[in-house]
Amino acid sequence: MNTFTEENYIKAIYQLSERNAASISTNALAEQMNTRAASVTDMLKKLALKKLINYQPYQGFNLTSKGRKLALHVLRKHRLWELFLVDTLNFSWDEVHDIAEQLEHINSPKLVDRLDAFLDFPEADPHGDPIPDENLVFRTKRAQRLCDMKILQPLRISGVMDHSPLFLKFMAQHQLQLGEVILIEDVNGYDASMRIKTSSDRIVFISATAAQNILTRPHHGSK
Amino acid sequence: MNTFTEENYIKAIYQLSERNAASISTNALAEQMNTRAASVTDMLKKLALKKLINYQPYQGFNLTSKGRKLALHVLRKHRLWELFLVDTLNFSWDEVHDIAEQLEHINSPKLVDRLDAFLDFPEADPHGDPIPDENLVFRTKRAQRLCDMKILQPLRISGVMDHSPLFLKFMAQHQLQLGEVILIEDVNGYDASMRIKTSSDRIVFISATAAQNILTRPHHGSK
DNA sequence: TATTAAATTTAGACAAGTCTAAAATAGTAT
DNA sequence: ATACTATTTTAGACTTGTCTAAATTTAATA
Repeated sequence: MNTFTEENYIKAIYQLSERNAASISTNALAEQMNTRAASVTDMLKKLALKKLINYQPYQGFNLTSKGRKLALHVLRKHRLWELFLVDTLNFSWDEVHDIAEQLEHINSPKLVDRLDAFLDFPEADPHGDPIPDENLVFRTKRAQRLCDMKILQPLRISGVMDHSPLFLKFMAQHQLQLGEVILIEDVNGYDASMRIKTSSDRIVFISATAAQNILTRPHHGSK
Repeated sequence: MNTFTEENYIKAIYQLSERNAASISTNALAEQMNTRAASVTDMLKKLALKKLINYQPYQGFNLTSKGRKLALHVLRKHRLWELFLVDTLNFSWDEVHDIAEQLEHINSPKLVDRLDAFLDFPEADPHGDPIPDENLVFRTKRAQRLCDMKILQPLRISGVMDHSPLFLKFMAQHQLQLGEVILIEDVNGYDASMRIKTSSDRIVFISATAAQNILTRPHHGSK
């Protein structure tokens, strides 16, 4: 069994590797974990002993397949709990992270699977991040920023990057809700603002800044 | 903030005081916590420093009102989670204790209240143990042992004293479920075993030992 | 290539929670 | 009242995860 701290380190290593394809530095991990480089080194030795990472002093480190599995398992729990908090207990997007940070360490395979079933085997959490299935496989890819999508392609709004009340209010004002299907009709050459058409044929103009914070997935649904 | 260990000690002290009106011994607490008396003494000093217990070396100890509040808060969380696991995620009685033992330490007042509301402000957990409300007040009393009840009086099974998987399995095997209405038809003069009739007129024989561990309330319902 | 700067690791220390073994206290029996 | 026994506490040590300060390695620059 692993301690909470070990699980948090493994999760942080996984997330840093995802974000930054290159190898992770001890310092970067220290900053992520809100601790000092010396502490990180101590922990790296411990994780290496447990075969969760490959580690050679001064030569960097990365997750073993065992470590990757653990990271995905913790991620799965975190995102399932986030979805539970939002969907079932009516929390808002910006409140759930810290609570899920605790719940992700609850150790009960059966609980995770029951929660998964209760939520109807969801593919993504409320922020649009994909949830690994019981075999730790992603059945969907991370949503992409609206600003990176092609025009004239049906897209489903699946999350936001910015969770601030201000931005969420902006979304509500423009009636852009989670699950809404939209289409980029045109991108302005001058300021990269966008003309969007909603499924109800409403036209909305969105700044490039806003488009960077809206997460979408290609929509292959009916109509 | 308190560590998981501190919370577990406080909860154990509370439960031992409930069970055994007399003062608790260091040894009893050590056994309950699955540790040694010396470790208990160390922790007692720490808890006393935090004003969670009154403690004089060699003179015994008991909860302060602050400690009692903490115990009730943890108990509230434990029982709400147990009910959630049984009612919402379809766990059985005997599976939930260990999971709730972990979940009870999740720290988020808002989460507890939302869970409480989601479960519709329940007064008792799946074992019939009362759940303190948001002010840490019990709105219902613990039920009484079956062995202390009169014969030929309708009784509702509202809980158990023994939460061991073994006993809960025994209950399931005899189809004695929470909420079931029963009647003591006869008490055997020799070994105090009981002949019970269920609401569906099924007859079940129960040992005195079992009857001591089944909690009931008089039932004044229809029919 | 030699030197310097940055990153990383080691050494030694600390707090939490535990342990064993030994000492102190309380209670009981003679 | 004294000796014995059971209980409880203290003393000293170990582990985990952290820290600071010093040493080491790598990389970069002159």
